[in-house]
Amino acid sequence: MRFAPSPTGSLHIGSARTVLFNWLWARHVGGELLLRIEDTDRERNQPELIEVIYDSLEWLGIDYDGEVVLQSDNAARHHAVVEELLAKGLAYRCDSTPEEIAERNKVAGGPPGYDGYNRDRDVSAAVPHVVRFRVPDDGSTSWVDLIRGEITFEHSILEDFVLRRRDGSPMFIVANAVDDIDMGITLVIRGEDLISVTPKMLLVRRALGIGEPIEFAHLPLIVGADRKKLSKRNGDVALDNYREAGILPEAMVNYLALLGWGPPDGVEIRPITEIIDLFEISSVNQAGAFFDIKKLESINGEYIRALPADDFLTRCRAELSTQPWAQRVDDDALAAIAPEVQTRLRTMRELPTMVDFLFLDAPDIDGASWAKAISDNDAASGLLDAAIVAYSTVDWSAESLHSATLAFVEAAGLKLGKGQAPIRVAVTGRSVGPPLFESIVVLGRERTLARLSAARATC
RNA sequence: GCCCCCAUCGUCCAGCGGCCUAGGACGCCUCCCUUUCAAGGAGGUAACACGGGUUCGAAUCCCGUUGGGGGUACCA
Repeated sequence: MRFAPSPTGSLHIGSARTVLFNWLWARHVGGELLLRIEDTDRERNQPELIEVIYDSLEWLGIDYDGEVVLQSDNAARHHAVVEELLAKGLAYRCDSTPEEIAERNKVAGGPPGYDGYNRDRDVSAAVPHVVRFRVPDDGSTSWVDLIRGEITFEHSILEDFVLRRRDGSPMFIVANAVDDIDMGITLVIRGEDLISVTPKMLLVRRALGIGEPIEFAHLPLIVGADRKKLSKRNGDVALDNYREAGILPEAMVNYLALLGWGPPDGVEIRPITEIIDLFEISSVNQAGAFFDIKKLESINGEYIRALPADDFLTRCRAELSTQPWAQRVDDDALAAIAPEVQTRLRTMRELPTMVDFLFLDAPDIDGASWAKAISDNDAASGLLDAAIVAYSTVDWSAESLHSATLAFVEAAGLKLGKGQAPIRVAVTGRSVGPPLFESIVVLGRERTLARLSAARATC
């Protein structure tokens, strides 16, 4: 098997799913998965983008076998193959420009596409030309797709496609087909959008006399909200976006495995080793799958909660390291609050706003929360005063703070849920966050009192 | 237009002729727990696109219709 991305930017979610399925199946059957970088489109390719591919695969935890193949290294082979086809009379030169072809079709009232005009005109090699493959007039090409069953294309509807451009560079079909042959690929697992080029590749293989078996499995497409192929127009398609958004690689891989496939026992969240074990290429779905971020985040939350404490802490440090106040992160304080935060995250990106109050001089105030709990709350001043008094002497533990707070809140005729609101906002700046008393314990008496007084002064 | 692919809850996946008054997960709603928010627990909402066959029996097989998608490049 092989994964053959072209380095045109950050790895696409669809590509990530494609490698994953190749990898799962390769590991399941004990096959080999090769990596080939299709870097022949010089205009759009940049060397540093190849690094992005390696980096993404590493992040996902997907490995490959053997040396990486750079398609550009095989240019001579691609050219030789085109010449061979030409020499065998299985391809021919064509000097018609796309405009001329369109014009002829218009005049003749025929269907769009190449009309075979130069098939037997023996165009001179001295003239600017492309090389086209001579598709057989009769018959058809078909294959048994591992996911879809038999698929057949009549030759009569296949036009004589271009093998080599006017500028002399070989087309994708040639490079791709030839490299697959040379690399000994026996199974191609790729997106459904490539179904229509498959008969052409099969035709080229046959023309070259390659009788070796090759199988295909065309994966359903991953679609966006509009039910169309996931593209830049309909959502975040770059794997990197999710990485930056605080999605754990294990969660991403687990979720991706569920797009177009499901384990027979219905257990969705499980170790990758089990997924490899259970994965079956022939049971992959045939219909497009919607990329559901909600479910991705839900799975991500499960993965975060399942993290061992020290592992979670390590990821927290990494997440906070990109904050402007990263220097002020106190490791002990972070470690103390971490257990309270772990069950509250769906993505690691939600972490900073949950713990920033511990590391900033003054809390980052959320205006709406402040207004509701303090400015517009008649009970706020009394509660803050009571808290200042109580917290000045109370034993500094969550339990003591809890009972002390409960006492003055109930004295004010309120429930704890409502009474703690002004205190929470005064101390953390927000109305939601980790449990209040545990947070205060970590913050410390001095800073807590200072923030309560500051808030009281505004009432 | 032509070619190819597809069609079960809003979404993802089960279902492979009787076990289906269609199951699980995410989402959504209700309740419980509760120190906000989560987490956790208990419920609920919600689908076999349609029409013909085949069969004793169809979500499952066949045909058609409709709908969706992909492709139709001297892109990959």
